[in-house]
Amino acid sequence: MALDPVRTGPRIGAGRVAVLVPLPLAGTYDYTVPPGLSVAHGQFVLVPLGGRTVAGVVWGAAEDAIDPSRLRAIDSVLDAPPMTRDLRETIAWTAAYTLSPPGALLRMAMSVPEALDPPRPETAYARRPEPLPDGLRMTEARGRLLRFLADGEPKRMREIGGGAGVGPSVVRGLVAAGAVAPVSLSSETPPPVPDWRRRGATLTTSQETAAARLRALVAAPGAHGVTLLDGVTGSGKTEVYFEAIAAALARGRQVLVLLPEIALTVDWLRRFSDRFGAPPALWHSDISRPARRALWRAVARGEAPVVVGARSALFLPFRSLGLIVVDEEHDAGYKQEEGVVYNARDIAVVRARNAGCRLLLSSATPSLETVVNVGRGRYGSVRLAERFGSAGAASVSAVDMRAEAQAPRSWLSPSLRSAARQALDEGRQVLFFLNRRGYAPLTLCRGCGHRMSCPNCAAWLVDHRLAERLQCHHCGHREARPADCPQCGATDSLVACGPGVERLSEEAAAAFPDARIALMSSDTLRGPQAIDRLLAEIRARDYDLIIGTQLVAKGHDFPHLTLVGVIDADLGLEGGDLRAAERSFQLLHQVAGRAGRAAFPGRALVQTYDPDHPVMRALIAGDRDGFVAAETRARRAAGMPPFGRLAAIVVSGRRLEAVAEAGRALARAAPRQEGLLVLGPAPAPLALVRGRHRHRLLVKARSDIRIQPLLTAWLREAPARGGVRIQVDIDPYSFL
DNA sequence: AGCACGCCGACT
DNA sequence: GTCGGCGTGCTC
Repeated sequence: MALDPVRTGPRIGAGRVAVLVPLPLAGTYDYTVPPGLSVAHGQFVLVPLGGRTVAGVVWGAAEDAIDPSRLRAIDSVLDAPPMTRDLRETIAWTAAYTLSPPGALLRMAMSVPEALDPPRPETAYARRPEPLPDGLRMTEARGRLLRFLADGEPKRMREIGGGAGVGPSVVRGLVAAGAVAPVSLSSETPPPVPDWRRRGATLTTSQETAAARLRALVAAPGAHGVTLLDGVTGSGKTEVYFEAIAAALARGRQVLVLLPEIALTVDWLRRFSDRFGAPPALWHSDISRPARRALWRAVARGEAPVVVGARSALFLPFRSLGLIVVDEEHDAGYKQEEGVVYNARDIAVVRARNAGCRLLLSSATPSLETVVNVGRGRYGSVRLAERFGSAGAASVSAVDMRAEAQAPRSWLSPSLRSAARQALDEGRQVLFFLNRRGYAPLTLCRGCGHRMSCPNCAAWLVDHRLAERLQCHHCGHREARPADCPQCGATDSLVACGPGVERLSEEAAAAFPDARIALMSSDTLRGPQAIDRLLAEIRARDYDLIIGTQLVAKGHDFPHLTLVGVIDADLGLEGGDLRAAERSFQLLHQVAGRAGRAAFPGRALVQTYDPDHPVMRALIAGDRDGFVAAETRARRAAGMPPFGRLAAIVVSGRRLEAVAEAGRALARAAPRQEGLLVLGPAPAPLALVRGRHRHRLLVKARSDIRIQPLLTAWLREAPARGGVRIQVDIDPYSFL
């Protein structure tokens, strides 16, 4: 693979340098460069810190602010490719933007500490050339081992255990006897190389047009900038951006693909392997430590051509990025809410700019921010209008729940029931979508009105009948469902209120006793393989009726599905969240898009108590662009993002009074200036999480005001004390 | 993130 | 009389 030289800047052979260590410190620390050592910016070094030695990165010129007598010397330079300038700049930018300590970002980029250890050669064993030594005692086990090694390829002890069924003692015996030789094997086996020359799937004319444009964008030397790949559900966006990936690979560059939810990737990986003849490297929190180490190092050497990952893959040490793809760019899963609060989609823009490569944002329902950036000419756009395989868009209609006769504890309207009956009778599949896990969101005592709620959070416990537990969805607290009311002691008085998917499947089983029902929720499907298996069974028509949470919304193909019923379309609109309407539209539009692929027209019935709501009207009219335009006007009029800036400040702690006082102190010290508004403090909508009380302030600013310096100065004025923590969320997504 | 320092309850 | 709880503060 062609490599650009790593830009490290001049070597520094004496004096002092600033080193960033992967700890949440306010900035870099200065160290002296000892005689005989020379370092360059970006190099990984070991430095003394307190009583220990930590690995850090030479970040730049020394700050000179500290007394020379306190300086300590760099220990050594580590044998790893230096961190490229583009990643260092991305870390610095992100730290400044999110008001996080840069070391906290570096920690994400150094998430595999052992990757900096010297490579440990692995021992493998190979058969010595014939003939076998004289007087070798043959046994059953020795025979198996020799046959297993017959191809001459050295095998690791682990492979031998699995493949030949013999233990290490047999191997040792044959080594001692001279029939087998130990071989030192480099553990730096590069990941497989996808073959961009292979022919891809046959593309439709409009796909080919789009692919040609993307290829040209990626192939142009030094090309950078952002392009939206905007295609309706089922238009084959993935196959189109595969061609952009091929173009980047053809230039010898690395490619990063971000997916919002790595649990849903099995089908994606299969399609990638079909196109390129080899799987991509996969990066997410569940891969084993040795695999992480190997991949981190391969990425740093420039030997992992394509990496697919969750948002944390954005901070991998790519040597020569040629393309970043953010699939489902509107997805809220890109927003990291804990630790460093950032949106991977936005940071991808920065990384691509710093790396000088193209960024592709792909979505059937692009975020408002992205649409506005396209409208302003900041982003390019490639549109795929047609659905693949001549399937038309599903027709959406509202079921006005105010007019439907509704039995108690029933969530299927007569209209939806009869439509489902008809589809099932025609041998089609039906999907009921309800974005609520478990059996019921609330358990209530009929006697005294007591509500079963979490001891650590201001939230109801969700009844999970399959797990036979009440669960808190915010802290993971679980308890048995009590027989009697814990407050008044009444027997048999606890009742489930409201539906979850488990309860809906009960009603569906009673209404359609002949239908085979599949339940799809993160509680019933553990892991990508389980999801993939169930999807295959659904495609094979082992099920007639699918009941699912938002797990079903994302990108899966259900070829025999013709009817989608949205059980509670109003659910996502509760709570006054800035993006509630946008997110509801995106989710419901994606769900409705599951219906009617292949040759059959699809239909979606949307149960709502508010059929005149703009979201419902746009869904029914199939008017995505009109909805986005109206939403854009509303945001502009209100000065809300992307036409204004927003930051949330959450004050939290165990003692309510300390939290409230810290919030008031912040408000008193709030900056006062034209175009800037500070709201609060007020208890956060989720006022208690994991035993911590939470108060919130909201900062709203005109878009021409840089709020980070203001916030920094402000928070310095009112530091947190007494077990109170202050967390800043720039561009908040969740309003909880 | 570690690790030390520092001030108040149950043990040898 | 000490061991130890984890709150606060520092690390070039």
